[in-house]
Amino acid sequence: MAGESKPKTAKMKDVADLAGVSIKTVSRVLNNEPHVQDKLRNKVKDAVAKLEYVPSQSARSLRGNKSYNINLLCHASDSSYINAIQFGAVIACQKLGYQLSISLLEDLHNHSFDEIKAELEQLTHQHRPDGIMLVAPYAGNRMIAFALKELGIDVVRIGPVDLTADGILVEIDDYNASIELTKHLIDLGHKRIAFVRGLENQRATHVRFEGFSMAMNAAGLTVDPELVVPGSFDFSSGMTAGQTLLAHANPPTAVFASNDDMAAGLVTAATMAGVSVPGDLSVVGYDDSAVATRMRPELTTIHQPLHELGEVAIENLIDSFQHKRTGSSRRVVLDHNFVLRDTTAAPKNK
Amino acid sequence: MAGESKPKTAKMKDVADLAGVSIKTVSRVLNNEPHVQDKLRNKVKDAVAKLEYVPSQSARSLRGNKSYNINLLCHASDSSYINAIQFGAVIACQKLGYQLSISLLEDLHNHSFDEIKAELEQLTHQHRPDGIMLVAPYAGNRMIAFALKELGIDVVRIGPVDLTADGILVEIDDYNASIELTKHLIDLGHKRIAFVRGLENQRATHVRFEGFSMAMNAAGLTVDPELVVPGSFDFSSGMTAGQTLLAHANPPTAVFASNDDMAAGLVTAATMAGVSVPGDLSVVGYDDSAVATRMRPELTTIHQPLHELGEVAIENLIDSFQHKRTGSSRRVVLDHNFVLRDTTAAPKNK
DNA sequence: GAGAATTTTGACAAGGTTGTCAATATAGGA
DNA sequence: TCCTATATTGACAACCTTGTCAAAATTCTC
Repeated sequence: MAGESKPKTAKMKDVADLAGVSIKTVSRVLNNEPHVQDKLRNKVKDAVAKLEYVPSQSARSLRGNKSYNINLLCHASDSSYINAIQFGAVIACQKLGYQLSISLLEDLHNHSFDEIKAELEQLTHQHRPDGIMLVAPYAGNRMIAFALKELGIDVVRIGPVDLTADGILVEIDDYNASIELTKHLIDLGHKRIAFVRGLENQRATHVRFEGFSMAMNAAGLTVDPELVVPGSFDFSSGMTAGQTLLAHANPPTAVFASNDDMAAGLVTAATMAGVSVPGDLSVVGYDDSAVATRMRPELTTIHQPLHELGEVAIENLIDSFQHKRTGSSRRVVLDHNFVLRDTTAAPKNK
Repeated sequence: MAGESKPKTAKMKDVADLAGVSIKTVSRVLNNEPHVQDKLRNKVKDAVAKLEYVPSQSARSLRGNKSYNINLLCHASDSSYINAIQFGAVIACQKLGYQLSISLLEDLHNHSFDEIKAELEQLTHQHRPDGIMLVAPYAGNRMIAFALKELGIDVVRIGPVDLTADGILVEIDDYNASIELTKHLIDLGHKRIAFVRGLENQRATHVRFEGFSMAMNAAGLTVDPELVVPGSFDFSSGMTAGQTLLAHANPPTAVFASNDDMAAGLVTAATMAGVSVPGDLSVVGYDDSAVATRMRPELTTIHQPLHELGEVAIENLIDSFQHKRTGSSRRVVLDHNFVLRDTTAAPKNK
């Protein structure tokens, strides 16, 4: 009960001796392998419990050429979107006996393929993760995915990636979610609807705009190119977009911002300019991240099951390489939800 | 350039053969050990470069009984405070050849010491990190720190911890920062100043309140117990606190919220109640986290160098066990800044 | 220039696990 | 009952690095 002076950890040999079997049998029991009598199996389990034995990860790694480690490749940014996904990923890893580690990747803009590959090789050779998880803004980067494939590392990507992409993909149906969101605005009676794009190197930007356009067209509305403004998925670009749109000679009555952070910036810009939301301007976001319920009015948006995306991603990744299906392709699509809150209303002068 | 069918990784033996030396010499060069001629040293380095050799982490771990892994113990929450610290920690780890992994700890409320220790033993035995980093809300938990100490694991804690605590501590001077912040309100002319506490099991709550009280007393002002309200460091508890305070028969003219999230909730509650900030009510927060500049008006607060806290924490932790100073105690205090923004002004009816 | 002191180098073992393969025990078939 | 087929078990090597210690090479001292 007092200080244990020798926190000497038991090893497999000790368990074997206590159970009166060979270490190989202990190994078999621990890895749930067949060919062990129930009687011995129980003896071993008792010994394991008694000695509080935990296998040495490094020895297993060395012998089995596995690291029991999944690496999450992140960009340096404070994003509650990624935070939530990370959370789900950690849960799944812990459940499956893996460990989630975080690595930061420099900005890879205008880097050549070879440079990117070298960078990734450096990063992965260091700790040799069994798999890598890619989220925005890297999930949609073809060069990264390709480089990792060449390096023989299993990858799971979260979010909308090229339709032709292979590997493991976990996402929601961005296209239809965007249509839903746009329809909501149209159903309220809006006709001049603006769109704030995200980073152009992310497929999310394009898919969401595509859904938006299709919904507009289907309703017989045209997309005014002047009401399509750039953004970079962050708060301040949303503010800028808002200022641009409100300064327009014939401003929109509603805006589709392609994520919540930009929607928040937009609402802030509107409010500061004396434009009331949703009275004078309706705004929708995308993600349902933390900011959506912290701003006022609260944001109408698409809810992405972020924790679940993270969990499912890890589960599929691990399942894939545990069954030696390395290189296999699968695409998992999770459900989204339209969340009606307070930033949308019918336009005034209809 | 095409697909490398054999991504066969070189091992130390290969380097040794190419350089014409023994593997031990290669080992020495790689670990910057003395007793190698410059000539051989260069030969080895060339061979390493040519073969793109990277040592096997698992073999090193097994032999050296190190994991080159630091574990960050987190609570399940979406906190940009922790996010920023994590960021700094990853940077430092990457720089020093370590890996930062994330683990989630269940809520440990009303768990006995033995239960906590068992839980931590389970967690750490799995992957045997070389060190553990503790942040809020666990940094100040005495039982966790003590259990880890008994388990023989090096720990670094971020944030205000007991004055008598040993181990490695990295923090800012919360006491004096709180005094500064309070003085600012007092200097503006405020007399009825409220205080929103954080979680009671965190030392930050107590230190900040202590600073607040001292500053009030020093200025000859009394702290009205009715204006000291509870909180839990999150947005919604800030809103609740705001509602409570505004409903008071004799409401305060200023509020010290013990972190930014609560300050944001408070400002939101005030705005919704038609109380203008800073016109009718001044508000200060603490941390200078992302929300501080995304809310309107922007928040007057104390800036904590979060990235730096994370970096310095990791550096000290690694330095400590690399020099076999396991168990050594040190306390690093980083600079903070008072950040004047738009949520504070002189009271109206002075 | 010979012997001692020091520096440089390498052979070998050890670290804890799992894969391979052979040995043993059990079950099945004639 | 004996032989074959199958299930169970264990001995040993291998994974790749680093610590130990001894051997070899170099430098120093008188």
